[in-house]
Amino acid sequence: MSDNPPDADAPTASYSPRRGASLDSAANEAIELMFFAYRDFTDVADRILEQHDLGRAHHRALYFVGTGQDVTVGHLLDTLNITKQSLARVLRRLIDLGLVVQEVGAVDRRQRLLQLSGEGDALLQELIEAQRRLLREAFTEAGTERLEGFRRVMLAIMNEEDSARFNRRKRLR
Amino acid sequence: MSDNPPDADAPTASYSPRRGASLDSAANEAIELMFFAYRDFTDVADRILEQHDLGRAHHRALYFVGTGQDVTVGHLLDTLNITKQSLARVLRRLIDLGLVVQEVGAVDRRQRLLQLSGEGDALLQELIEAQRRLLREAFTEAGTERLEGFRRVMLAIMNEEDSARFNRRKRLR
DNA sequence: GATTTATGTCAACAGTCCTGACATATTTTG
DNA sequence: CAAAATATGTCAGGACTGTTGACATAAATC
Repeated sequence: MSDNPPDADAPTASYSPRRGASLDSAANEAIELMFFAYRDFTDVADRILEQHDLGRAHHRALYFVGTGQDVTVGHLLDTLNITKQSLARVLRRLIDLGLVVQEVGAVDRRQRLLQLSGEGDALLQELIEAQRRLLREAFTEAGTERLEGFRRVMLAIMNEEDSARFNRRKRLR
Repeated sequence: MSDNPPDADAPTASYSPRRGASLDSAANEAIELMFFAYRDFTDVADRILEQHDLGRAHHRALYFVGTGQDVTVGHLLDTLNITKQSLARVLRRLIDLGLVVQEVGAVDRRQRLLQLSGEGDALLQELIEAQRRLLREAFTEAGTERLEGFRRVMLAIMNEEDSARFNRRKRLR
């Protein structure tokens, strides 16, 4: 399975869909690719979260708090697409565990700016590194020249709103 | 990873671009691509499922029953990676709704071979078409020449076991 | 005949998501 | 300034999906 020296073959090597006709069968295949790839992608993080008695919801909150700046509760609600109640439970746990700290907004004192504690950041970095390693190895295995194809297709799968948010987040970094 | 507070004046060596540094940043980006793309991918199906008062678990069971042949309960447990109890609840509902039918195995009468009813297949096709459309449009938007990159990277993200299962399933089709 | 296998089911618990309602503090607006 | 809007927190209660562990049945296998 782990074959392909990075520069072995050209992008169009084994699979070139005939225009239009096989788009459907490629899409059929991709439905399963999405399922299995996402499952294994989340599994590497789940294994770490398990050791801390945390779930995916905590991971997502931790991630967006840790990789953003001046993240507010409202911000998080918007990014995660969940209800206030769902987030509250997750956030409460993270705050009680000392992984996330709150601070009253300087400009708007109604806001609670969220940040990771040192401990919270350590956990987040562990999680990110696990997934990054999986992806790094996948890129190498697939050949880094295929990365752009992957990237562009994933972007196109995202809806307008999310790709806009995605690009906005990226620009801020 | 984004900030190391303690050692502001660390040797430049630790911050100078290493080989593979760009792989890391591509992987960082891909973590978010996976999150947003998967969310929007599942959303198009969720909207349909909602109308039938079904959840994602029902979708997955429906999918693997409908796209396989002579699918048994044990088969499904293995593919979905869930417990018997979780599956039982979901399957019971699908059977009670008349979307899935059972039939005693011809060779091994302990087995229950699962199949979709006409109604079950109609729903599955609706779900598949919704996701297929999203993917088809994404491929077109990204450029079909990028499809192979996407495909190979996704395959590489999957673990051995899943890519093996994936290829096995594909061969049977 | 004893054991293993495939399936079904029951009880009980956990995590995550939802809706709707209500409370508080703070900012914005008329 | 008083009223309305905003940001957040919290409570009650319900739904789905996942888990573990135990036990039961029928059929296949040794």
